[in-house]
Amino acid sequence: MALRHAVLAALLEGELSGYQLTKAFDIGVANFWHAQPQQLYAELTRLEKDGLIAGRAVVQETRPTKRLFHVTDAGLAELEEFTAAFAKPSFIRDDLLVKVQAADHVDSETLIAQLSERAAFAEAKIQLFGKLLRKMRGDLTEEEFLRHGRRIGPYLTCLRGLALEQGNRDWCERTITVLRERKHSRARH
Amino acid sequence: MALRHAVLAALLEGELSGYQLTKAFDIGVANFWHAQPQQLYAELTRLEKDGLIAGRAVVQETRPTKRLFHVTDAGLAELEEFTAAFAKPSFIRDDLLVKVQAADHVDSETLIAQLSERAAFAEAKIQLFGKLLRKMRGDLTEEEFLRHGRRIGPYLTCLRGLALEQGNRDWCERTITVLRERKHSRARH
DNA sequence: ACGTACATGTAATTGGTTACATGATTTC
DNA sequence: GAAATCATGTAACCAATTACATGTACGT
Repeated sequence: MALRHAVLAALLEGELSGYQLTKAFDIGVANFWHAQPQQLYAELTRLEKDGLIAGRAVVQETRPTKRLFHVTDAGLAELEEFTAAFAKPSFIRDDLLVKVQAADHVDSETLIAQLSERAAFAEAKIQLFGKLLRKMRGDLTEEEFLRHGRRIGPYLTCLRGLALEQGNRDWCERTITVLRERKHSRARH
Repeated sequence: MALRHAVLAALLEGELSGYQLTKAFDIGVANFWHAQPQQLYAELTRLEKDGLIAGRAVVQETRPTKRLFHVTDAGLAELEEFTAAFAKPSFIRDDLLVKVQAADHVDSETLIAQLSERAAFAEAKIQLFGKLLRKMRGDLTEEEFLRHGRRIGPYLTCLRGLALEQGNRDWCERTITVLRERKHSRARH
């Protein structure tokens, strides 16, 4: 049961359909959890069966009927319990880092191409998170918002996501520089 | 096949037994990939069967006989291929971030306790990575080492691990401060 | 006519975790 | 005498990915 609480936390911000959830897990939420649509639909079914969320059907004119889900009191209690429980150490699984670990044994140019791609992806996420943060805090400064804003949970996790991607970008750029310099100095000898 | 390449990359640094691998995946390597002993032993068996690694038995006097594994040419080719292939976007799954996402709906003190624990854990990892880096570069400065050192792959991934944990620690501390201040300002009204 | 967005799933397979199992040696 | 380290697995279960499936509507 791992995805379970991530879905509950995401639904706290307001009612969402399964489809909307998949979008949320693709961008904002995805900075701390990732899941595919199939998994999300399955999890929603289970959560509803267990009474932790409840759904209501919304008939639309031009679009297919959707079901909007919200967290029940039982769901909130479950989250409270989860928060108090031991947190597994977070883990990362990153293909790119595996590739860099093998840097001394594989082709540099291939590696540089992968690093550039990741740096560009990180930059895009930085822009996106910046926009999301500005939208959440409105006219307030970050300090003001964090002191007096009503819902700061999503803001705080978004801040972590932003810093993470900045770290990714900076490290990718540094690594590219290092690999390039080594290539050139080897070429001279 | 995901763990597969992480194991290959780890074995590039020299022969390791299954047991030694589990240790490596607990500390250094764990900053980009995590796996349990059972999984590693299973993966080693599969890798050997596929000819990507080869093992040799080392009989010891006081300890049980162990098997040391090294990457074969086929294994190197596999890694080269992997490096050129599309890298899945890295993902994080972090209980703590789920908890903070729900910050506006759960008890602050519980959350602060979890954040403190994580900050301490991050600090320990920062110290560990610092030591590992100093050990790898020896007498050289970082710049010198990255320019002329023989094997820089593990150093580069360790740098990413270090920055990641620094980011974790800083974010945890910031978040604790924010939660504390909100609690106090609410108490005054 | 074609691609994208909306909306929701099932089925098969692979990957990962938890629990269990064994047994010697070294360190406190 | 107890705990940690060395050394390696099996079995059962749960989670996640990949592939497949269906149908409407809107924009270009």
